[in-house]
Amino acid sequence: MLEIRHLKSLKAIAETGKLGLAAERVFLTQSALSHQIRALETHYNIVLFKRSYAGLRFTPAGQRLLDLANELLPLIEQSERDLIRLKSDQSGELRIVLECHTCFDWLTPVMDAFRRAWPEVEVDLVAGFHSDPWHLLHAGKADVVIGGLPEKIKDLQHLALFKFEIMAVLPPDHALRNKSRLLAADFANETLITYPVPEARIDIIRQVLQPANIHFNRRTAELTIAIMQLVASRRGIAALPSWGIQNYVEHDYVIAKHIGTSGLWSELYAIGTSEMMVRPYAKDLARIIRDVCAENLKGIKLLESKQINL
Amino acid sequence: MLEIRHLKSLKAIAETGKLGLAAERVFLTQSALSHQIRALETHYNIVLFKRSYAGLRFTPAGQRLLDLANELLPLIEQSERDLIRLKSDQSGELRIVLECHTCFDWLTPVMDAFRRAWPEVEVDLVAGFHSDPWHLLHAGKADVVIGGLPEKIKDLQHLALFKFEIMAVLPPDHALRNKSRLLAADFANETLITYPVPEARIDIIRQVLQPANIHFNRRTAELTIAIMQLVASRRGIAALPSWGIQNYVEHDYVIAKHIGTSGLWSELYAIGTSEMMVRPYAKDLARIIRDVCAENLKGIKLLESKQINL
DNA sequence: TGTTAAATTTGAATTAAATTCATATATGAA
DNA sequence: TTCATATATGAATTTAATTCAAATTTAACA
Repeated sequence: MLEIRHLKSLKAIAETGKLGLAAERVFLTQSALSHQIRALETHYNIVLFKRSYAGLRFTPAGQRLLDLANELLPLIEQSERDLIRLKSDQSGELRIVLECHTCFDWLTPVMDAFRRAWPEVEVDLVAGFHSDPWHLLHAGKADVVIGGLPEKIKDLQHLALFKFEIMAVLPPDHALRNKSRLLAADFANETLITYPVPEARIDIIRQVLQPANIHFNRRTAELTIAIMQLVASRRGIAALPSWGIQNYVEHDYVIAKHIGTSGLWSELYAIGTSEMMVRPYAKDLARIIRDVCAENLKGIKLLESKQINL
Repeated sequence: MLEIRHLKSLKAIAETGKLGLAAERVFLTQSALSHQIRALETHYNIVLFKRSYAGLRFTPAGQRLLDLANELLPLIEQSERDLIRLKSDQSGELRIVLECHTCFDWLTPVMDAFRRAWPEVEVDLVAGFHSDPWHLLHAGKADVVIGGLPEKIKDLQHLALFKFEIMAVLPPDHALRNKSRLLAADFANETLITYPVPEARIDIIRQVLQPANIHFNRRTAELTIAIMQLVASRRGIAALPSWGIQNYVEHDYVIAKHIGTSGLWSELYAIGTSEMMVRPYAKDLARIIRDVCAENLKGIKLLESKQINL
């Protein structure tokens, strides 16, 4: 009766707190997940969640099954990796380049998990700034780029990771503080504080401001914390991933606003040459990134990818 | 893709060595199991078993998944018990009586497993010989009888355990050594060596010899080893569970024969008052017996019981 | 070297289970 | 009260698992 799929659902519910979001994460409808959980509750004749407007809260019984999920799922994944190893030698190397600045936030736990899963693979982070990271793949200087899809993906393959919302960050007393969302025009003549990368690589500029032909000033800073300080001291506004600014918003250091009518979302992929991306450990890097980020980053949405078959 | 049901199937295959027997054990057809395993192999693109006339042998990949099963299934069962505990206090006592002599062979590992699973339940074995063990239930002297179903099961409930074959045991040079199976007439004027219990409680007498009106002599011994010694030294023949005589047969100390045209099978149940048998820990005793015996006793067949819902 | 018995495999038909769709219901905030 | 945001429900549908009825495969044995 209890199946692994139930455990995965419980984990998704724990991560998102909401049935609807959890359903997205396991690629089911909200209704399907509701039926699934209900079936479990009926089978064991016990309530697993306290339902409320604000979402689901685990009861002790629900928590017990969640604990089981957290215990079992990693063991299962490790077994699946071992099956791959039994098929053939899986040693190799994996040089990762990050296209996105903020990705450094979660890369450390990802690399830790990866090293534990694939001790025989030599994994490295390619250091330094690169204006065209995808080019490093063809040049043989890197194996995987974590970032958006490049224009021309000749000879490259990608695995979908997740998407996240980029939100505008303002000082708490900014004139726009009462709007629920900022439109392109709201940025006119503002100072936009960004990482020091080309305009083409900054989503809000490429997708919002440039199409609307908005004039704005620009100022750069290397570190997220520096950008936040500049915003808080009213030197300008920024646009950053929702999960990177959470702490600052919670402490009323800055406020965050959606951008555009439906929000500005950015998608992340693991990109590499075809030869690299068929390797089980490269596919597993994508799976690990998805898992680690799903667990740690609030508000992200996993991109559909059928499933990553090692 | 991989589900707990697959792990249970793998465990059953490991225990029985044959797809057909494993299928019985998980209450599926042999075909269904074949499809199930094939689906796993296709999914992971790896061979899990070496098939042969003699049954299935695990490949390293199959073994890896079997290891996973052996790691996960106990954790799952423990979680299910914990769910019960969360519903209500489950302390109590459980006094077990054995109707069958040979059951002592496997009772120790069962009681160990039970104590681990239900530390708050006081479990005891009711000592001494009882000509009518079921009577102890109504008399309040015992909580569960492990044995066959009594004639009148007034106010009693039972949970099915398993059935096993009772085989005739002969000295290796016995005149009947070349028959593949013994019929009732073959016992005429032989000496039957049994445990010291009433004739009505001895299956071969009640079900085979008495109906055929065969005359035989009888001699008793307390211990299985004593019975085997008597058989080996040509003092008579015995009828014992197939799993209890394995060692002796393997060492050519005695030989074993099927009894009757389709074998003589005996069924075992856990029997108790209705109030007792609804308790989760009583139901779980039955589950534990089934599990432990399935794992350790060759040639038994689990009785259908839908499933034991704690 | 057939023959047979005891296995597993296969593919189509069937059955059962999971999922979706469309809608209802519940909850707390405004 | 109404609205926005959740979860629940039941019927229809889709998908997956299982059975049924052969077809193979394999090794032992005559």
